[in-house]
Amino acid sequence: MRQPRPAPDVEASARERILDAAHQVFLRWGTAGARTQEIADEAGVNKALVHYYFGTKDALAEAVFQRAAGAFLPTIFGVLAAPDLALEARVAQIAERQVAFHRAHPYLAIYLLAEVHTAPERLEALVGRHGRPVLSALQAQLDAAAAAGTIRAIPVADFLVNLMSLLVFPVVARPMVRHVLGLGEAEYERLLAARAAEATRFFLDGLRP
Amino acid sequence: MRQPRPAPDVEASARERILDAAHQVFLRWGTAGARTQEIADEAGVNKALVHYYFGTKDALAEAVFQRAAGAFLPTIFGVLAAPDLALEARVAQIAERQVAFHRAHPYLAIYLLAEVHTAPERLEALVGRHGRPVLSALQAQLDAAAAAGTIRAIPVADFLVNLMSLLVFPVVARPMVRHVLGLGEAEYERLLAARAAEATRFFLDGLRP
DNA sequence: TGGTATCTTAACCATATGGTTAAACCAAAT
DNA sequence: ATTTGGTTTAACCATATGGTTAAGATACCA
Repeated sequence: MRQPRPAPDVEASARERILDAAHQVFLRWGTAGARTQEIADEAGVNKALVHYYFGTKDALAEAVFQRAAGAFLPTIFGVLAAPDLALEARVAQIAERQVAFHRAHPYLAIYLLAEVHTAPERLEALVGRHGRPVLSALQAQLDAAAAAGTIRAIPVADFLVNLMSLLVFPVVARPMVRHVLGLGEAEYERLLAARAAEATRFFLDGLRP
Repeated sequence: MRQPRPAPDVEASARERILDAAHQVFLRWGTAGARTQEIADEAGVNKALVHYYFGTKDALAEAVFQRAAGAFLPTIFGVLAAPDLALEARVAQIAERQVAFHRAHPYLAIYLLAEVHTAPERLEALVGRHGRPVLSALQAQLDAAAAAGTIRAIPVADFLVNLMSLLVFPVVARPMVRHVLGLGEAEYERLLAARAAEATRFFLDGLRP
């Protein structure tokens, strides 16, 4: 039987457990494909309590989305916002953080992308104004490096798109990559582990003047 | 009113229209989020006829998936299988075809990826054995180029993953890219249009020894 | 003219699903 | 001892959805 008031610190609060469960289930099946009953089960709780805390499935979905986006975006913008970082170090650090993140949360990226695809309005609450200055700062650093002859000239847009492509796509396309290349679980994990280095190298090489 | 037997060649057969409509709707909302009623509406047809031709939603979904995958994969493997193509030309051709494809079918890639994420078993019917020889042939070409000093040595896996990353991610992450970079519809389209060239250049530069 | 394949209308059913409620239970705090 | 907040049980409702059916149009073909 399940204790009504669980000992604090031993077991997460029911609200937290529900949120975690929702996270799991939504990431696995997408918002539309997810069943609230499965979330309740996964949380070791009943639907009534889910309703008690979150009201509707949509509200839960919103909470999970915000939480997921809030965990993901800093992985990039955190590093971009750090001052006094050489370009190479910045790239390497983003790569490492990204790979680590996606290995820890294998389904998060595809969830986010699928979600903003079917419900782009979700994006509006994100990033917003405070992300823009970071972009111009990065562009400045790129221009400086180009002027110094370290790299070729490149617009921030392409820079970021190229970098994120190399880091995110392989995990977003996980089943496709595994199937096409005929990789087993272990082999794929090895490829992923090597990604930070490979992507960094490839990316920086692609920027040589 | 709608004519029961439409003139051939003027209007697609109802079966085709249903398949097209299903394609649209599934790509827009994903299999789980799609409503058969909306498919029927989009096809200018009623649910009964959908059932008449395809039986179940799942069967329709399967048909659409196969069709989508069957349209996408040749964009890559077609070029990979072409004999007597210099490496640079091969890359450039894949890039052009990919960009053209994704501009014509903006939602297809994210649909495919999301779909194989929630239902990886769908993959089993794809590519299969006949794709493997293509990979070894490509690896051979890569080895030869590396030996000739044209490029650095690189495993096919990384080669393909890097290339596809640069080409597919920007369209899969369309809403995210647009939002983060603050691009309007037109600006994003311009970025996409420039992708074939940018990706090809960046990719080949990244392979220099 | 009659037959046939295609397609529509208008129901209808069973089920899953999201949502809601009332009552009771239990442990900790007071 | 009582209160209180967290939680369960066990219903229940309304709706959406996938699926199905029977009867009848409609146009083309033989």
